[in-house]
Amino acid sequence: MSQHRHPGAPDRAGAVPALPDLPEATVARLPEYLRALHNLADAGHETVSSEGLAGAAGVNSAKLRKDLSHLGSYGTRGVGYDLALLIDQIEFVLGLTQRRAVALVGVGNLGHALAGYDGFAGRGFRIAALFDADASRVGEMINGLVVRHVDELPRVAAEEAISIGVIATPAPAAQAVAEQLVAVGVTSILNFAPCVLSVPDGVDVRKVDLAIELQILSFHEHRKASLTALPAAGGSALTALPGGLATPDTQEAIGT
Amino acid sequence: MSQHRHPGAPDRAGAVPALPDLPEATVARLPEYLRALHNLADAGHETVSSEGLAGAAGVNSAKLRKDLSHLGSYGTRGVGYDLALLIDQIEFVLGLTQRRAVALVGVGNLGHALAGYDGFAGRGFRIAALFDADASRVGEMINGLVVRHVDELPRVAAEEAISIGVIATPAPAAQAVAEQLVAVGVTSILNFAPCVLSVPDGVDVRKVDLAIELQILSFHEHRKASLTALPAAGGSALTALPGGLATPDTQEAIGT
DNA sequence: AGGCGCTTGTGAAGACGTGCACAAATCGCG
DNA sequence: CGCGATTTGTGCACGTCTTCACAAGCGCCT
Repeated sequence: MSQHRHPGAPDRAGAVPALPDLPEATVARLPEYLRALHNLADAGHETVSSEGLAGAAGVNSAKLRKDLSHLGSYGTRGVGYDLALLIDQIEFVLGLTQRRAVALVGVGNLGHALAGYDGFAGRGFRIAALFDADASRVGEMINGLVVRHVDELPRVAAEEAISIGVIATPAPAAQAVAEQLVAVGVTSILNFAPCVLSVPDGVDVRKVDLAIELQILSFHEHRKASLTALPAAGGSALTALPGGLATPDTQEAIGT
Repeated sequence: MSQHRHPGAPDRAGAVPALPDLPEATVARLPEYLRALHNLADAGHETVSSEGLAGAAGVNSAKLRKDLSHLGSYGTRGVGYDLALLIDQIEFVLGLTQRRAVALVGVGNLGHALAGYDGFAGRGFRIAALFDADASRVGEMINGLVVRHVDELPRVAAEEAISIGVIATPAPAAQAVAEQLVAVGVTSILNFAPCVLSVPDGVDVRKVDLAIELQILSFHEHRKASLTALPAAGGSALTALPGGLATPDTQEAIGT
């Protein structure tokens, strides 16, 4: 991996192979902080307070401070956090000091869009190879990359040092693809297929299912509707929204 | 086939049985259970045990039972859960007894793929309208739907009884679109733009950010790499492939 | 130099989610 | 008709996450 020293960073670059195992909830928020930090830096700021950054990232400021404290980050009391330093810190912890190579399997409807999405480059990733099992799609060019047959995965994976696999196939094909990815040494998989993947220990799988997201929203819609539709018939006055029960706090709504 | 009673299944048209406010974590899992149930039903099963369903959904069986108990579901001890009944129950709780109309704003790279994805229909949703701010895209037909200009949102939203809004615009446009959606009465938003949305209380926002998912995986990659570089004794993680497939423990097989 | 206002970092408490282990309930069978 | 096998539903203990509240630290102003 890269040996980049962080310019203004305190000398912790010398002996830090052992990353502190951050709470999973914290890890999930770090990317959001990172994006907010980049926005602020682009806007010309040099420092941020926890309050300001929390606002930009849509979280509580106490939570943000605790998250940052977990990775031993230095802010200055009375002043705030140094943007450049904090960006370096988070990018290092997230392993973004190297640009990771991503293999995308399944160039159908969604896969096509992912392959064409150019937002990955600025966030630390490079789509290095495209695969599909459908021979009629092999050879097609998308965004400067040629679609290869999935059988070529072993060879290409070795050449490109694939770090992360993305599965965008139909559900029935996903498990087999996952096994092929694992077989060539991939230990992190992002799965867009609506199914559960079985993988060996040590392999991380994250799942994104669009229909599930909609169904969760549907639940809240249903619940909101059933609340407002409650008639006062029975005489029991349950109807009053108790204490601004309004936001079930799915993702942070607006500033608390 | 069998004449099992369906207690409570049919007669819920008028009397809303006071939706219990389920734990958010449970709500997030119900759609996964639902999908697993449909798979099992298609495979010809009539009943499932909590163990079987948990396996198909990739969760712990105790967790599954507790989740189902929260929505007052009836299983039969010694037998299991009746598939048809449980499907009805979950679909009702999730508000899927009506097909919800979804408005998609932003027909770019990703939006195009979402509009063309036909997996929504089978999961309780209908993409009812497409919008874009770019005049050059207005009028285009996608999957039988015409792309309208976003200014038409008020009129179309009223006609189609839009229930959920999906934002697939570039980040700078997302906040404005969210406000337009809220203005026409949408209270549930699925946001694919990489930014934080500010919305009034009572509006639910869920966010899907592909780069964030990759960055979370990158962290784990980074951590795994730094671990293998250590003389740590706990080598059980990567080395062994114990008889093929291991535990399909939800998502992260590692951080447990 | 000293004091004052501002901000971080963190201990402690509470809320929430998870998993174990077992009693209660049901079916099938002899 | 009762018994054992099986499976649900749940009380309880434990770990994780969140939030509050405040002492410690820092810079600025007088």
